[in-house]
Order: sequence, then structure tokens, then C-alpha cells
Amino acid sequence: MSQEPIPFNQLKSLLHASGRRMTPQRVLVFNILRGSGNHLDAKRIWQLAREHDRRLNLATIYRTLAVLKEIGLVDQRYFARDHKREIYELAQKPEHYHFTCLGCGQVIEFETAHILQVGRELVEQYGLRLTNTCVCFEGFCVECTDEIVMMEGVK
Amino acid sequence: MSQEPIPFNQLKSLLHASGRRMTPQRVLVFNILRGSGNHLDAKRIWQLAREHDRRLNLATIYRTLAVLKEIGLVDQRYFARDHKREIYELAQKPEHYHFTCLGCGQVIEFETAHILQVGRELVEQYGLRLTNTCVCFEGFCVECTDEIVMMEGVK
DNA sequence: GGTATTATTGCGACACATTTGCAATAAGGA
DNA sequence: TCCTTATTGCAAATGTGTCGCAATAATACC
Repeated sequence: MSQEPIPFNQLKSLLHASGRRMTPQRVLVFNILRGSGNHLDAKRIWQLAREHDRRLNLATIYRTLAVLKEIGLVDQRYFARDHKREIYELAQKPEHYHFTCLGCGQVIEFETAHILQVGRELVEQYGLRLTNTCVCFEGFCVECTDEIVMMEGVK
Repeated sequence: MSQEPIPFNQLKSLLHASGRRMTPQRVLVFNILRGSGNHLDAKRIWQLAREHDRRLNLATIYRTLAVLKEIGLVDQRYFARDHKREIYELAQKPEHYHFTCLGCGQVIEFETAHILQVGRELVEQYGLRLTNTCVCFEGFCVECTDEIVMMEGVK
């Protein structure tokens, strides 16, 4: 029962610390991101949220996500598949990146030190101040690659 | 006068090789990308193109860019500033990446081997087949960083 | 060079994610 | 409990990019 009060209080204190209010809508969206897997877009979050609150408006989802992003609880990404749709996930270390399979659509997370290294180069070699990095990859996962090879064999 | 017939003929042969036609609109868009700097979005290309052909339609720009991308003459990117807008530039080696300054808006190109290295890791360690990579950085350039520091000193 | 075929264009309408203005509502400090 | 004002729901607006279709024009063929 007292398994996860930390993130909840964290949400409350971060909201209040920035002069914002804790609302049922914000709690709901936050909990959806914590519970229902990751990598959700606004509309999907809206669908899930409406199961608890039928009145909840999509605009509120967007505004809530913007707030959660601003207080650092949520990261907003773009996946290779289509860059016009924003994807949200809980902000969590460790730093990781995403690969989207064009065959089955699955998103594979992986870690690498190389991206941070690029950031370091930008700072050290060019004197730039880096505030944000967007990296994503797309291609075919092992299974889908095999499938393609098989189909080509059939031809 | 006969300074640059190569890319022009290249355009023609690549179009014809793929069963497409050479049209004034396509030549115009291609020349704009070759001449008027790089990193243009569709609307900007349209504005520049209309100075030569007032009838030219934005939809034609999009279709032309898709064709140029398909035959490999143009790369389509996303810059950190906003991922909803497609940016186009001539396809050209060497491989390079982009940093957008949030202060002055300038885009700085740079090279690094680390991104290709990540691609190699994906292939070797995870068995993934990589077809596309999107990488972009944002932050503040040297000048804008200095300016911010100065302003904070004033406070 | 003239003609037929069909890729391409211009145009308007559409699609879709995200944003915004505004009046009504509800957090939360006093 | 009341007051202030941040937040919400709603509808309308934005902004890029796409699509269907009839008119046009580039190319292949004679």
C-alpha cells in the first residue's frame, strides 16, 4: 500500500515549488505515464485517461504534459517513424536512446556513451552550450530482417 | 558559362532513369537548393521559387522535394528547434550533423565519427538493420552564451 | 516536326497534431 | 469558509504536409 508514495509527493512538491496546483487531471496523466508502459503520444494518454474521467479534454493533456516536462518528470521525444507526433515517457536515468522497427513497429531502447561524447565535443571543441539533444534510429529488428530475407528467398 | 553542367545533367539522368520527367519546376527547386544557401523549409523554397514562377504551387514544392529526396539529391532533416517542420538540404558528403542556436537561430554544422559508431553498435551488438538516423542538437552558440552571461552579470 | 501517351502541375479541399482564447471551475492559502 | 487566480473544458484556430482531379506539358514514337 505504501509502496510508491515517493513519486506522488515529488509531483506535488515540484508543482507547488513552481507555483502550480495539484489537480486530479495532472495526477491522472502522471500515473498513466508511470503505469501504462512508456512511449505514449498525447492521444493515447487521452484515451487511457478518459477511462477514469470522461470529461477530460485533449487540450488539458497537452497542457499537462508541457507542465510535467517543464518540471522535469517527463521527457518528450520524437521517434523516427514519424516526427510529427510527440512521444512522452517518464524522465528516468539512465540516459537511453530509441530504435524503431519499420517492420513491426516495436521500439527498442538501448544505451551508448557515444551520444554524450558528441555533446562533450560540442562543448569542448566548439564552445557551444548544449541544452537539448534529439537522437533516434530506425530500421529493422532481427525478426523482421529475417522475415525479409526469407521472402526474398521465396521470390 | 559552362561552369556547372554536371549537377544539371545529373538531375536529368536521375529523373529519366527513374521514369520521371524533367520539368522547369524541378530544375527551379533544385537550383534554389544549390544556390540559396542550405537548410530551407518547403515554404521558404516556395517563396524563393515564386520569384521566378508566380504560378508555382506549394504542393508542387512538396512533391518535387519528395522526388529529389528519392533520387538521392536532397536530404530531408529535422532541426531541434521544431520537429514539425521538414528542412531540406543538398545531399552531400561528408556526413555531418546540426546544432541549432536557440538564441540567434543559426545552424552550425559539424562532423563527428561517434554517430556512425552508434550505428555500428546497433548492427553488431543488437543485430539491427539500420536504415535511417536522425540526430540534432540545440543550445546556445558562443556569442549567445556570452551575451547571456553578460546580462546575468548586470542583474 | 507533329502527335499520342501519360507524368506532372495547379488548385482546392483535406488530414492531423498541437495551440489558443475565453468563460466557467476549483485548488489552496488566508 | 472565502478569495484569488491557476486550471479546465470547449470550440475555434494554426500550421505543415497530403490528396483527388481536371488541365497541362514533357517525352517517346512516328
